[in-house]
Amino acid sequence: MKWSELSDNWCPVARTLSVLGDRWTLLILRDCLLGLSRFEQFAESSGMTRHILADRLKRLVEAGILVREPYSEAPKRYDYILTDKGQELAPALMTLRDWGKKHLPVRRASAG
Amino acid sequence: MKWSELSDNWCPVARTLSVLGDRWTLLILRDCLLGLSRFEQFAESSGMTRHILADRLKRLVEAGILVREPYSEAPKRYDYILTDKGQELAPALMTLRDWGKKHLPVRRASAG
DNA sequence: CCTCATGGTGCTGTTTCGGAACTTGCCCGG
DNA sequence: CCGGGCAAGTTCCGAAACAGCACCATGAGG
Repeated sequence: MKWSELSDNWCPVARTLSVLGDRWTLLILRDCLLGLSRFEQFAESSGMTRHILADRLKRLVEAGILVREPYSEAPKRYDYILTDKGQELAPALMTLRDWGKKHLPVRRASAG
Repeated sequence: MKWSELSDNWCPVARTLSVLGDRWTLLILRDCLLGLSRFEQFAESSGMTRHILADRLKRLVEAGILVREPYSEAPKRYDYILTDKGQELAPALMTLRDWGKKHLPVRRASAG
């Protein structure tokens, strides 16, 4: 089964994953919730390639989770802002964060 | 940045995604929470290829989210059972489910 | 021996991803 | 006008992941 086919799945979890079920999309949303809004900010914060970032931002806008708001006319620059729909993913992110804090402690070679 | 490098990230969300941040892993966990426990059940329910399923099950066992419990000695068959750590992902799945139910209605050509 | 059921591997071609360089549009300094 | 720099993508190439299908392994039943 293709990933995109999940969007018609009977299961709401599967449909949700069809939108944000890849490594990077939720990281972008995390950054949005932390107040970031620009391409370079996302790129630096998440460490993902610009290629993927551009694609994911486009998908998130198409999905109605982000909107592009121009902050510069001349060179056409945009902020990526969460919609209400996107804001409502905050509880999901927090749940994942809490699970990670509890069950996935940072394992660093120099720590411990 | 590689996906696997996320496991050392300072952000608990990123670390969580390093474990279950792909299209299929959360679907397997959904099925586990629905009571499924066997290879063929997962394969049929999620529609993923057996190849990927085998890989994801292995990773989930290594991550301590599932355990393999033999239910047949002779042909060596296993149930895949959620650990406590895995059970605690239930709230996360429910949060994603609720968001999907609210924001991603089933769009079917024949429904309406 | 054959067949069936379960659970997993190998092979092969297609997508997607990762990394870095390139392009576009504008501002600034000279 | 020309070069340099910033922001936001876009293009190119090789590597990794994925989908589809057939195949292998094990044991039960006949």
